[in-house]
Amino acid sequence: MSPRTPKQYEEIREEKKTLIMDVALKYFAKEGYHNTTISHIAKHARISKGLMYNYFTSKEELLSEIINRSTGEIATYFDPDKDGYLTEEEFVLFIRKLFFILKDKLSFWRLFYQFLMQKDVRERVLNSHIANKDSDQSIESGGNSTFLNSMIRILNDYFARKKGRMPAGYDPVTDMNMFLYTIEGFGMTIIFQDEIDDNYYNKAIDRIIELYK
Amino acid sequence: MSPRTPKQYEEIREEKKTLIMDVALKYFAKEGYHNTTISHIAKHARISKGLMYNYFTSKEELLSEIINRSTGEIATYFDPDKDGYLTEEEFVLFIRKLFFILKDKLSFWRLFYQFLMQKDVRERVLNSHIANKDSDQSIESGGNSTFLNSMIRILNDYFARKKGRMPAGYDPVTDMNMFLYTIEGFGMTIIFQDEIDDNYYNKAIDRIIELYK
Amino acid sequence: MSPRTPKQYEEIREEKKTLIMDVALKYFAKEGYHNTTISHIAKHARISKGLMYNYFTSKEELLSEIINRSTGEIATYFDPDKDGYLTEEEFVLFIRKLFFILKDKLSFWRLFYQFLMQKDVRERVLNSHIANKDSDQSIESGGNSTFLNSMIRILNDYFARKKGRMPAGYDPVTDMNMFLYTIEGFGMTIIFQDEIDDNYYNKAIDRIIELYK
Amino acid sequence: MSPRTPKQYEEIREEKKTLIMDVALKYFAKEGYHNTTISHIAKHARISKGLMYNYFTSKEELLSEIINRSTGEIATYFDPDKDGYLTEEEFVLFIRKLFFILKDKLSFWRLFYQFLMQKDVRERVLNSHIANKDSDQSIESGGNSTFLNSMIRILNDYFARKKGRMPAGYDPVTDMNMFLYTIEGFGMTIIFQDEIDDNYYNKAIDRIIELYK
DNA sequence: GATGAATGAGTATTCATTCAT
DNA sequence: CATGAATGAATACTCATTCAT
Repeated sequence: MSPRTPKQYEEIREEKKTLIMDVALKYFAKEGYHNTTISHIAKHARISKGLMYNYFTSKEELLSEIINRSTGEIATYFDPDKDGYLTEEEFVLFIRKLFFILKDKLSFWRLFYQFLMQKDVRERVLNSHIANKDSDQSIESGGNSTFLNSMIRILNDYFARKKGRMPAGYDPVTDMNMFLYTIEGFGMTIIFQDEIDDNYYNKAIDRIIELYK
Repeated sequence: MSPRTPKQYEEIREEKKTLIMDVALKYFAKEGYHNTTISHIAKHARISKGLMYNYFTSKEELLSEIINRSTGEIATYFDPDKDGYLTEEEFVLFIRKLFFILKDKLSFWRLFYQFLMQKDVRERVLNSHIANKDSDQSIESGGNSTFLNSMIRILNDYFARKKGRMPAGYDPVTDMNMFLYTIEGFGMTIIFQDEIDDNYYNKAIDRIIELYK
Repeated sequence: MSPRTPKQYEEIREEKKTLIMDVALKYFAKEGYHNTTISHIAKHARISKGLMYNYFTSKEELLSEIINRSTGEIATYFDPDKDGYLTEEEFVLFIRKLFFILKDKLSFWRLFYQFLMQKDVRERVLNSHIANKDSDQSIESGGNSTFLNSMIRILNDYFARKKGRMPAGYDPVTDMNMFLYTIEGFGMTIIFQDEIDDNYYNKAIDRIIELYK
Repeated sequence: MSPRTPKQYEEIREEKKTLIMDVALKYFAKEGYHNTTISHIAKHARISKGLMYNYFTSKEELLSEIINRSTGEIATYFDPDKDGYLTEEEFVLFIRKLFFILKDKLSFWRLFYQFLMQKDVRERVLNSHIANKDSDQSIESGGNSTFLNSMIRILNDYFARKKGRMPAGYDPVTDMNMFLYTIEGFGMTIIFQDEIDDNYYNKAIDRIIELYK
């Protein structure tokens, strides 16, 4: 009889928001953003259309929050507020983690690729999470250091150091690019698949590590 | 002044169709399929909306024909109805051609990626051009041999033969996969770019050739 | 600490109601009735939406009560349940009071004008406060005597009596109409203003008195 | 069989636009802007909702164009690009014209009063038609001379000149204000009426002329 | 009494598609 | 062949109102 406490309300809100975002992401990824109506989302989240707008001001904000949440989670996975120094062991871990995230966030990646070619969306996504809180480095690197940028920087360092144990004529930049292309292509292949065969992809990962560590 | 022959009419028709498809592809790629209205296409093709429907029965058919045309052109580039045997020299040519097509068909690829994650679209695209008209082989390979399938088969053969000149333990399947990932990732990187630096990408191609020929 | 008496509850209730109506009137006048949401009112009155409905059964009733309150207050100002006889001195007072009320009830008048042209609202407002409780007179005047009607009657009497001290050919009805037009136009001008210059408007009032007393 | 000429299309457009605006104005005035739905307008104009948007980009633009049209027509009535000098005879004509316009544009005025209290709308309306094309005067008067401003200026001149034939102590500014209040109040009274009795209002006009010419 | 989550009917707006001319 | 006015189904979004707690 007594009214709910603010905390209880907060919990309800958080749960409902999560529910809506989960359902929306699922259908955005499967059917496409434009083909997924608010009605459809509401129905499958078992709420009314109106409630959607109690939590998100528009369909676009819903998309935006989904993307923010996912990129945030991904950034957290790598938790890059450490030293930014990658040992060989960590490099291996990094790659395995990368593919774990690919599998774990399949829907997000599929959603992401829908908009990949639209510059504004791309920029919004790529700049949404600043990975390195060290402000000095941020300034050094141009001021708008992003999650991706920080990853690139760490890899850059890694391949530069790799030069020491490679034969003369080794070009770290080109090597890194080949590495990036490979994981990108591999990533796409996974996302693109309807069903993922773990054995198959572990074999590929081993080879990538072998080639680029 | 004299009345046009049926053939001339046909030519005019073909030209108009091409014009519409060109304009549509441009905007589909730039703004997204759903964000591009028929009105917009008609206006920029300097025709009326009604006429559009004289050439294409629906927006979706327009999309479909654009995709068919592009995949057809791409298939033609490789014209795989020859022997299906790839020499080292041809392999190099193949890669260079691949990247030429990437650049040449940027809009198409961007359009392609918008729908890549939607299974039905994906299948429609991937199966749209049967590359190898040899029905025996089609049957052998499962019945719905496609352009892509035929490319894969040719590459498969290539990497299988490569085994001969490689050290023991060489795994042609994994090597081919690495190759495919690399060009896929590289392709994406190019498509993704707003401006393409030829020098930069030629260097990458050289390295890919070096790695996988 | 001790439990509140029913009377205290009633007072609290009355205060809350007044608060809500004040806030609502403010925004109805400023933003327009339709542009002011219940949520907005509730937020600015620092109560919940639900509580609003504890005091008012609907948004329209809220409007209605605001209008009733204001017209009631205005009627009270003139308290016409006395003799209905206007001396010259009282006429002057009447006009000054009129303009005091204009200034004092700016928000109400602005709200009033939003609906002025809608017949049903107009009638509801104009008939909302019966000024003269003398039922005999009510019957005499046609049965639905209102605040405005009673004012008109009093003025009518005044101008009729004025005929005595005016030259031949004086038409009291036309004179009263001119008077009413003038104060109506002046009223509108004031309401319409964002900031009211007292000096300016006092000069105008003096002239109106001079012209019509 | 042959397609319509551009001119024919233009005519159709113009007619339909006018039709829609007429119907919309009627209901905006009668029921209120917010209470009048696009569906309602479309139904009574016997067109589809969609067509509305072929002519007007939004409900608000429809409102805007209606107001522009009406203020334009009103400005035309007074055609103030003449000398701006008002003789006594012209003053009489001016007033009679004013009331003709009141009657002729009843719906517009009712619409106008709905929004009168909203500053932004007010300014949009009042500044929408520049009456005096003499750029010198425009600059003199502050640069954004409007229809209303130009009317005020002309009246100002008139009352200033009137001083010559009035007794000492005559205050032209106050006199003009009284005049303006009177016509404003009279205007409102007319607009406010459901049915207008010509005799009644002609008598009032005669008196206004008598008082202020 | 008090809260704000939840509802759903209603509304503006969009856009592929049709069709009279 | 060509035009663009016209349609209407679909869709995002709003907001007064209800109700469990």
